[in-house]
Amino acid sequence: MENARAWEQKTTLVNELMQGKELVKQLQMHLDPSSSDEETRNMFVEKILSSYDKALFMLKWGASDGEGRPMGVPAGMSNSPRSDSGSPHSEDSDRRDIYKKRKTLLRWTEQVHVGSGMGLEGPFDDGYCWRKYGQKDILGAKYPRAYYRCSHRNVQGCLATKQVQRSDEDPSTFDVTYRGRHTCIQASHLLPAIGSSENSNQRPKQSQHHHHIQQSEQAQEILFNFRTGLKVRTNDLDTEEQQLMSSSSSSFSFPSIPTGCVKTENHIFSPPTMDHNFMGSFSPSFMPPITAESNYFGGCGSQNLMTSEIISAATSATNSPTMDLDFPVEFDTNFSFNSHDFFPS
DNA sequence: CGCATTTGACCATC
DNA sequence: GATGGTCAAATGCG
Repeated sequence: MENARAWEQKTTLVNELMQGKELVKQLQMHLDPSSSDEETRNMFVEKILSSYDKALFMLKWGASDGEGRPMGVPAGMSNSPRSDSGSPHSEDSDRRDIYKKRKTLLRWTEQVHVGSGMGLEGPFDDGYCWRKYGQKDILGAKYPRAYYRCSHRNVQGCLATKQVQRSDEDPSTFDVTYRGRHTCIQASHLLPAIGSSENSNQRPKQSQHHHHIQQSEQAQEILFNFRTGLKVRTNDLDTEEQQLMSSSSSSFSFPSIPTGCVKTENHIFSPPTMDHNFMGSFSPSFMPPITAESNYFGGCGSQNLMTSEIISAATSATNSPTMDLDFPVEFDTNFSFNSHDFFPS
């Protein structure tokens, strides 16, 4: 396992560096003031920095565990603390345990700006299957806060949750607070990334989808919006990860990557592909910026679909250099992906 | 019918 | 006591 881990880190490192290199190239292409706006350039700079930060971080910290969260089912997670009528004691302590755990879970916020024109109710999705479990009016906030947790929580004990709150001033901006790390396996992530329109059969049965937009259309729209308007910013980090990430104030990707996990329905196992404690949480690269109203309501397979479509679009016809670079972190870390697929140079 | 969302209530923390 | 976060029954949708 150790060897595998080391190998994995190496691979990731290489990927990161390659990505950085690619980003520089992209940036170079965008240096012409007339060809792109400053924002784009800045974004590239940030991403480059992130990439190198990440690489440096890896070198520095090696296999250190960023968070130490177990990848299995945490204690006290197996049952609903309330529903299970065990002894009052255990119930009480279980619940408390959860709260305590929640408190110590890593947490970070991303500000997701959805470009105008999307006219959406909800923001992006990030490649995970979220299930809404609550909504609450927050004092002083115009819009309610929605609470999501990983759909695989029951099956795999994944503790990841997120809160989505629309910004008061700018309704097109969402504050998304992630908590915990995905310890689950998102099967759809492992599906071939270059998808065409096979989508419907690759969805986990469990997810209900409310997107009524044609998939291709959706992908295009997303692609478009991402290009034009989407911004994802990491605002803050909590817990130890904040320190670890401190060197990288730039954007960083959604950390809870289901890396190294392969799902086979009820089996959880962590192949040596990735120490997700390590990689899973720190991916200071740009996050997979899927943004779609449709996913707000718990799209699950859809975002993967979109991701793949976007990627395929980006890598084939549109040749938007930006696009493919915005995703690979997800993929490269996932299956020690061969950068040549993405960066054939 | 099964699943996800909604929503009111409960609980912990501040 | 106020507030935020979570639970779970009720509801709705495909």
